[in-house]
Amino acid sequence: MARAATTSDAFNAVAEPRRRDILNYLAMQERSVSEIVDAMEMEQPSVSKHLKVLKGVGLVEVRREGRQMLYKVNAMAIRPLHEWTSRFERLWKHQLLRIKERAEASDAPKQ
Amino acid sequence: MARAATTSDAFNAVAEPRRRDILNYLAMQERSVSEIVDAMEMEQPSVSKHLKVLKGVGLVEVRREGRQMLYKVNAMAIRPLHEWTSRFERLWKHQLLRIKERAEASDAPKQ
DNA sequence: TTGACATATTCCTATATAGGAATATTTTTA
DNA sequence: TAAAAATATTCCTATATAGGAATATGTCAA
Repeated sequence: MARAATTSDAFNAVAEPRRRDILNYLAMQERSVSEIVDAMEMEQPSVSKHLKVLKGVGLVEVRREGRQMLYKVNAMAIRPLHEWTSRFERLWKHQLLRIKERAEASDAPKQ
Repeated sequence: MARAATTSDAFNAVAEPRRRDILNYLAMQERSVSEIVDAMEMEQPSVSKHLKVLKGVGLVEVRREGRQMLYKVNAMAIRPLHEWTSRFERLWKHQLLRIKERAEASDAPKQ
């Protein structure tokens, strides 16, 4: 079996760095395809293909305005990702605390 | 060009659902491979291969104990994912607020 | 040393890309 | 109606899986 499709869920869709770049850019505001093309410095067909994947998993929404297609982020679709990572927050905070404790112990060694 | 390697970063590594399952399981405590095999109901070679990918991106750490290999989560490696998703938190909260407002408006329509 | 136990690796294959190039589609304007 | 502008789609190809099957490696116990 091959890898799961990029369109199977948000996790697979955002695995591609260029798609995260696009989402980051769209986080600021709604944008047309050509604005994305200019900002990302990617080929237009490539942008369109990435947008199709993002749309396939609901990460972006589109509306037409004249001959332009305006894309915007659907942040709700990122929530499952955020929530999954949050399950580990307690763990890394604990880890950070231990690192800090060790640092303090070596900064002020017992006299 | 093909898709980026699963070992290229944490984003690609956790795109695979079985690997998220394994991380979820390891979040509770350190486990041996056979414990993971039993809990996940996967073939042992499959588990070993997934663990190799997770280790490759630093999402898990291993130590040997006799003939067992004990794996545990390295939560710090999940942080970048959490932080990336957090960039969109403001957006979905805003979205939720608007949904709530609309619901209230239709619950109590103007008389 | 031999066998059992635990884990890792190799080989095989169907599948799904991502990018480049070329082209199609849709909409507006002259 | 034709040309231009904006975007989407198709075709092509190298590449990297994920799982199944078989096997290799490493470690302990008798």
